[in-house]
Parts: sequence; C-alpha cells; structure tokens
Amino acid sequence: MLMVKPPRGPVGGFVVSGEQMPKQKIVTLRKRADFVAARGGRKVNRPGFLLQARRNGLEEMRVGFTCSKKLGDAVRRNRAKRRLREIARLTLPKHGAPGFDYVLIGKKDTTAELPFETLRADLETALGEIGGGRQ
RNA sequence: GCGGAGGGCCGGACGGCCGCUUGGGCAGCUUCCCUGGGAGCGGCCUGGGAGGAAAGUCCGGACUCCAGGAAGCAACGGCGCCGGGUAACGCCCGGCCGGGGAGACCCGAGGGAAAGCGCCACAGAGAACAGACCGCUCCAAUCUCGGAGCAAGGGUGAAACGGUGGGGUAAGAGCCCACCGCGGGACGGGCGACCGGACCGGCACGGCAAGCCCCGCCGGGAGCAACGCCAAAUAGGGGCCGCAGAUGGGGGGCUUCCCCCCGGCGGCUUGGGUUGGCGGCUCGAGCCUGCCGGCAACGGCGGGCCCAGAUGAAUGGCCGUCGAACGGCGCGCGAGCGCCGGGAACAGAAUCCGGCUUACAGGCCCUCCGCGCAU
Repeated sequence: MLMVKPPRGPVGGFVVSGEQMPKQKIVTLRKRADFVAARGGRKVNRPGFLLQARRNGLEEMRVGFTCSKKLGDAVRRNRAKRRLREIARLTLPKHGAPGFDYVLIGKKDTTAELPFETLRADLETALGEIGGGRQ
C-alpha cells in the first residue's frame, strides 16, 4: 500500500450514558490544526501512552488519538488506536473536564500489549495529574 | 501401509456485556424557502461491515481530465514457439520442440546467426574462408642437418571442420563402402508450431541476438490528491461604472486652462488559489446455483441474491467456554493414547475490476506415480 499520509486517529464522536451522569457529548478531534495546538499544552507520560491536554475555549470536551508509524505496521497501529479509544470512552466522562482537548499518543509495543486495566487506571491518574479534571 | 508428484479449499469456533460506522423504518426536535419540500441533530427498532493475499504497486483494463482532424511515420519502451480463452494482458488453457527424472511430472526470455557490425577470455601449433607443437610416412643422408607428403594418434580447450567399422595407402585422408549423424528434400499428416519421409549430397553453413541489430505485434500523457459542484473568510488579480478633481508621478496641447495614462476612494462584476463540505463512491467483465457446448481455460441460457464504503480514516474493546501448533511427564513393539502446561500464521479495504509476485501457524479434500503386503 502506498502510505503517504501522516498517521491519524479515529473518527466520530461518541456519547456515553453514565448511570448518574447527564448525557454528555465528547467530540473526536479530526483537524490537524487541533492536534498541533494540543502539543503546546500540558503533558503527562505513562508507560502505555502520552497524554496532552489544553483548554479549547468551548463548552464541550474533545479527544484525539495519534499512533504514528513508529508503532509498527497497520495492524499494530490500528490495534493501539482502538485500545486508546476504548480507555478514553470508559474513563473520560467521569474523569475528564469539559472545555478541554485531550490527545492520547500511542507508544511502541506497550500501548498494544499492556493489560487493559493498567492502561485504564493510568489514564485515570494521568487525568488527575494534568489538572482540570474532577475528583 | 511407506515414499513421492500435481491440483483445489479453509485459515480459529461459540457465547455474554459495552462500543464504532453505514443502509432502511418509526416518531421527535432545530432550522431554511413557506400548498409542499430541503438541511441538520440525537433517540428507538432492524439489516450490512476486511483479505486470500486487503500487501508489493509489477503488468492489463474500466472511468475521468489534458493534448491531438482520423490515420500514419520517426524516436523510445514493452512483448516474442503454435493454437485457443479474454474487455485486455507480459495472465490462463491446450499443444509443439529442447533438457531433466525410473515414473507421476518438472524446467526453458523458446522469432531471425546464408542483412550487417561486434565478441569468443585462459590454455593451445591452430578459434572461423584455421592450423602443424609432439608426431607418422617416403626420398636423400646415416653424425647433425634437409626435401616432400599426411592430419589418423597424442596434447589444450566450453568448443578443434562428423562418429564407428571395413577397404585403401609409403603413411594417411569421405579417397571409397556400410550403418549412425548432418544438410537438402518430392510427397504425406496437422489450422499451426511441427511430425514422418522416398530420394539426393561425401559433409559444405561453429557459438553468442540476456552486445548492437533485423523482423512482427502492442503502446498519446497524467491519474480518484483524476474530475464536477457548493459555501465561507482573509489577502490579492482582471473588467466596468461612479467619485475627487483641492492632486502625488509621467506625457501631450492652441500653456493662469484642458486632455490622456499610472496611482487613490466607493460600488458592481468576473475568473483562479486556500480551507471545509457534497458528488465521483460502489450493482459489478458481481456472487451462488442448474442445464448445455468445449480435453481445458472459458462461453451461452435459465433461476436466485444484494454482499464494507471509512476519510486524523469505522469494521472493535473486555471477559468466559472450547480449542490447533508446540513443550513436559507417563503408557505402548508401533501407528498412537492419557494427563499437565500452552494458547493461534501472514497480515487491515481507501475509485473499481482481471492477473502476476511476495508473506503465511496449521488443517481438510481429490487425482496420479513407485515400492511392499493381501486377493
């Protein structure tokens, strides 16, 4: 396959309905400009990923995913992206903050292989550390 | 049963919870023109959702745009035994020839070397209208030396101007003869590549075309980021009209004034670039199936089906049960069996098809060959 485009994240927003949470929309980042802007924000490093966060000046919470070619071939990249998307879906509604852009960056091997619960717990603590999140 | 050859197919299964994307249906909300419809948003129900290679991007097409009377020629590139299949191919099928194998089968860039050029290293006496090193024979001579004839034997080499046997001769030689090989070839068979071959010729015409070349056939270029449409905002371009003419720059005239061009301000209009959105975008040389034609590739007819359309790029995440390879232990002469561990190869659509090539844990099926055993 001719791979000329830069690595990308997932598409589509998703709605999570928590038990006692009001329905809240989380938009997925798609524009390169948003990803570039997030680079200037705060960063928290974890074994399975790197989290970036930045105020977006909006009501809503947004999230983006980056898995570059460093992660490996398409199969490995896609798997890493899917796992990042899943921990974001499960964790952000309770631990993320509206008005923020979050970008999760995958890491070689670990993103695809670390136990799922570890990844998820790491995102929780990372969100607490990066500030703006709820307790 | 053991060993081997060819071909086809599959490539984890079942379930639970939670998601993504897309088609359809239902009702709702927002918004725009307002008989009616368009756009958007989420909800519920319901259906679809990666591969045999989706890969490499190597050939062939469809489809777009560009260029160009059609076409042809030249250049360049590709292809190259014959016949068939196909939309087309460098692919596939069936043959032919050559080579390998005991066989099933496998391998072959396989047109032309009497159109021309070029090359044939090393070794060797001599390498392409060849040549005489060691030799052989005769004459002369008999110590060396010389003259003539020969190319059978030795030696070199990838290749040495046919092979074996006999006659012949001073010794030899297709010099003569038989068989084999080689060249030509009436005629016969085949659509053809090609096969057979009466008879003729004493043998002449070495190899390389994957060095150039010649001949035949094919090819205009770029690619879905093609291309078409819509909407914005910033900057800028072209055109038209108006304003100011108190005028900055340049030019002209009948020179305290007037005209033209550039520049200025405002409006209208127009074609591009960028960003975003929509179309292209998935019903197609489609898939399944029956019959018919064909050795086959494949084709025809009938019936049925709708089977991904994402775009920072969906097709998944987690868990449970079952589970192949593999590892360990035990049992058995053995094929194998039992228990425990272990957990699934290569790999992810990007406009769509037909091929090729490459990667791949393991499993299943069919046909054929050889050997062994039984009958």
